[in-house]
Amino acid sequence: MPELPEVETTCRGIAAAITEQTIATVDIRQPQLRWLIPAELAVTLPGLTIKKITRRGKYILIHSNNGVLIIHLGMSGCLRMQASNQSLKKHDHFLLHFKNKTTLCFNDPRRFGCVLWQEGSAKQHPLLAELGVEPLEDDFCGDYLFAKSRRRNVAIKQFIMDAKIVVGVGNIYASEALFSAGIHPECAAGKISLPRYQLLTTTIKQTLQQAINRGGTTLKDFFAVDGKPGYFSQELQVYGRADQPCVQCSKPVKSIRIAQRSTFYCGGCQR
DNA sequence: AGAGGTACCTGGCAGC
DNA sequence: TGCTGCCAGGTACCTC
Repeated sequence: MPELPEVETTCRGIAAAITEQTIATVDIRQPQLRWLIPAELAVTLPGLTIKKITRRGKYILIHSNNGVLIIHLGMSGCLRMQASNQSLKKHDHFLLHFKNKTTLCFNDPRRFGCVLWQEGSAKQHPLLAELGVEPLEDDFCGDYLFAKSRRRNVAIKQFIMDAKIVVGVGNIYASEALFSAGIHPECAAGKISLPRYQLLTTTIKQTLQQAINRGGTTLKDFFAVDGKPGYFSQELQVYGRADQPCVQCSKPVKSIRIAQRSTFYCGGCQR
């Protein structure tokens, strides 16, 4: 499910629900996620108050008055709020019960996500230390991508999905943004001109922003904190549309694999 | 340093 | 109906 717009949608949802709420108890039901959920969270978190929610790439940062809870949704995770007495669902692995009788549930069937704790500032955590720029901020621009890509032979699609370069561009939006920019996904990153990178950074920002405005993409299983699906999937131009006519030129959309990930593009519109 | 592949895990679906 | 194999939104980490 989650690419950056889905994570952003989730952050906004939980921020409204848990900011200034105080944790009563913690329930770790399945600690074995991508990394083990630290057992001591059940002892250290109760009594802490949530101060704000931020996002770094696809990491959700829940700031308390004594440290940061770092949550990644992996491939299939989601967060939802419910009343503390409401029944749980399959794959509810981690629960934060608040004093106001609400509960934040972390559900993740594939368990590729994680729940970690960092005392002090999140920046100190090794997982966040080496991340690239945020795609929606001004330092992500054509000049930046152009400079970073010189002498790089990787396919442009793989390059823009590299979190050390820019965070938050996932498999769906990489295909979509490259289509909008008219760039072939297998094009070597080092061979792309500055003007094309200027266009590409623009289409990446637009694609992500548009999806955020729609509440994320629902493919199979993305639901926001309130249980509502996202609506962006109806607007995907190439992703998941193999063999269907291109929305611009009517040639059939092609499907290939780049770095073991399915990739969609139009051979007519993308060079 | 860069490129490529593997691993983690469950569930849904197509095909037989 | 039930089995098998394949595919899936992410990303750290390993080897060459």
